[in-house]
Amino acid sequence: MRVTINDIAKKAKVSASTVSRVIADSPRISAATKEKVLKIMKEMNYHPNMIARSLVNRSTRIIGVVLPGLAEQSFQHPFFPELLAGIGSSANQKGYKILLANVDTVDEEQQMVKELTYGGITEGIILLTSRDQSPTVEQLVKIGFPFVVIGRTDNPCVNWVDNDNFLIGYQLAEHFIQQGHRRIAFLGYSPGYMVTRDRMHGYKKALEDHQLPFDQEMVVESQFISGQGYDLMKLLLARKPRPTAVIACDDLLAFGAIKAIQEAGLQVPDDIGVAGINNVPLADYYNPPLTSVKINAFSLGTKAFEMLCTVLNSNVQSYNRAIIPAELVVRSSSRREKG
Amino acid sequence: MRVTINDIAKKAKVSASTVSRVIADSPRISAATKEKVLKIMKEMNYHPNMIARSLVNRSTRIIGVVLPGLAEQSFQHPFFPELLAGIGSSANQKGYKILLANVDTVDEEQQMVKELTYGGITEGIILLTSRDQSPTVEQLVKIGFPFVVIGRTDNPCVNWVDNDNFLIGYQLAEHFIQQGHRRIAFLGYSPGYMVTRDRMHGYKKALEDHQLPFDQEMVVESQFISGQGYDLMKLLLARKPRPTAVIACDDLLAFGAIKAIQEAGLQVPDDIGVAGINNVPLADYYNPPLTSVKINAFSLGTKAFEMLCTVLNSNVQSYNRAIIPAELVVRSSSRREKG
DNA sequence: TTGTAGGCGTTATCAT
DNA sequence: ATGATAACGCCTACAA
Repeated sequence: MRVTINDIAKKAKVSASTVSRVIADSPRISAATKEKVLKIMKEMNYHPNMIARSLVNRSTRIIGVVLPGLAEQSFQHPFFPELLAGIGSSANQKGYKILLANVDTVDEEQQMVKELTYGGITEGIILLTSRDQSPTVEQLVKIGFPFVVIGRTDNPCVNWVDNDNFLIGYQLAEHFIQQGHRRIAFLGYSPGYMVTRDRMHGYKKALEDHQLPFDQEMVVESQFISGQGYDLMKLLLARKPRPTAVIACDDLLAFGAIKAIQEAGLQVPDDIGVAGINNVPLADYYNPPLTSVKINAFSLGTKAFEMLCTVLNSNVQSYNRAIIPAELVVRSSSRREKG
Repeated sequence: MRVTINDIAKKAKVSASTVSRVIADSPRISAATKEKVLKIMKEMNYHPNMIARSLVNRSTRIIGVVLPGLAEQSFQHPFFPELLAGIGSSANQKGYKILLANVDTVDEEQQMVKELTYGGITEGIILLTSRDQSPTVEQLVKIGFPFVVIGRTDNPCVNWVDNDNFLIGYQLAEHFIQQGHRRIAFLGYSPGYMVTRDRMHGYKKALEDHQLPFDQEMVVESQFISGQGYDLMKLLLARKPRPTAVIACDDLLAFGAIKAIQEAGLQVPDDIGVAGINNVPLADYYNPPLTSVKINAFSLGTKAFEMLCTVLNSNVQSYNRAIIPAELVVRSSSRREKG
């Protein structure tokens, strides 16, 4: 049986409340007894029971992190661990623990969130999502549970942190335009996902701003899967005229695309320039090195946690947004020797 | 204020214990009251408080998962999320939740484990580690806290699940030997880590079994970082005679190595064959596609959780091991047209 | 079948 | 400065 506060009290010949005060390092206690109690606590290897403490304090110092699973997106993406590290690191600092829930389906997600919100073990939730319609978000909003979204949704009544995906798309397109490209494809548009749509819109706007025609044929849909980049690039190569540059919504897609291009006997970037997004570690070592956009997943996580803290400690209702700056990293895959 | 069991009891004009019995679906209760209470619970949107329940039950149904952070290894590795998904999936099924702790240093790890074990909020721990000496493991063993290690350590008194890394190294070496290679390098040996050492020993044994000389010059140390693969391969290329095949301890290293080889004007696999380990998604789409070893991280996670469950539900002390089979995936990077 | 009482381990309030 | 007492929300003998 675990040693409790009462065991300590008995041994020290004081009351439980005194021991409690020692634990809380209350000033309303004599140095002598404090020392005595501390000594006994050490002797008996006493540690407070967090559960009991939580019960009376109504505070668990635990937040839930809900991630879409392997099924939903490529959970294998390096993006996720970095995010988790960011959340964890700042949570650690503030003495919070993280309850991780990877869910595979929307149903599972809703069920999980129900448990997390009603169970009383979780004080707030960080939800990773980028879908337009998220029943989970609606539910959270409805019951007024503290949460912040990493990514974005339709619902305006949420706190979220995200990159400026519109800008990311815009900058990539502009990057290619400035190199003289006039026919730029967009690979990985995924209707139903804000991320990809925002990026696509940014790309489109850049074309407009530079008086370039927007061609629906140059936009192809897919998920964040490398294999799809390969297959879909083949489709793009069949278009006439074919694109001279490709923006892929993810580096893995870009890698696949490059492979397809090279297999077709074409050169990157000379025949077709390629850029990805997310700046995975390998981007730098691919052949050719891949132009990409660093999204700073760690910061996204950190900021999300901070925002959640703000929500938890404030009683005024407000909707907060934070944009984590992304950074274009130009490498050989998009650099023409001479326009 | 949250609605409690007493609120329900009052509304239903029964005692709290009756409500409790309804929650527990006890047979010792009349169908009539049961229905009545259930209805009121729904009306008032009642959900049991897990914290209170945990306090009396002495069971939180929460397990801790401790991961080395960004600093320690490449936490960006796709390996980790898959592992987490495996743990989470099986934990979900059994109604367990996961407390995730990513720690950056050994000190942090010890501190975290102390909190998890003494705080009473966590019933068991899954620890990811592969170091020879882990003070954390020693601590866990000493206090007899239920835990299982994914990976391996010196300490024999632990439950662990892992791949057979010796075999992995052996098979890769043998694969190259069978293709006629006689000078095979091993890239990514990392003293202090069981994983890499076991793999290296397997590789060495394969050489012996086939009467090939073991040359210390052919073994180079490093971490799981792509950049190192590039740099270290350059070193290997300078050796005389240079290797005709390279086993890299990780796919990222292998990618870096391939880049270095190609930059040197040599061909993979014709001049130098390359193989990695871990079978990251990109392996299939690299140029050339990379021979690798599928380690089944998901299964590692699943099995680890199952083992922890066994430990939790058994009072006989025992040390359990589980080997998750790995699978050699041969692709072009190691396949010679004709030996 | 249902209710009463006591306890899980801690903190907070009020005395002393 | 310290102690007694009552919560926190739930479960479980034991009684009725």
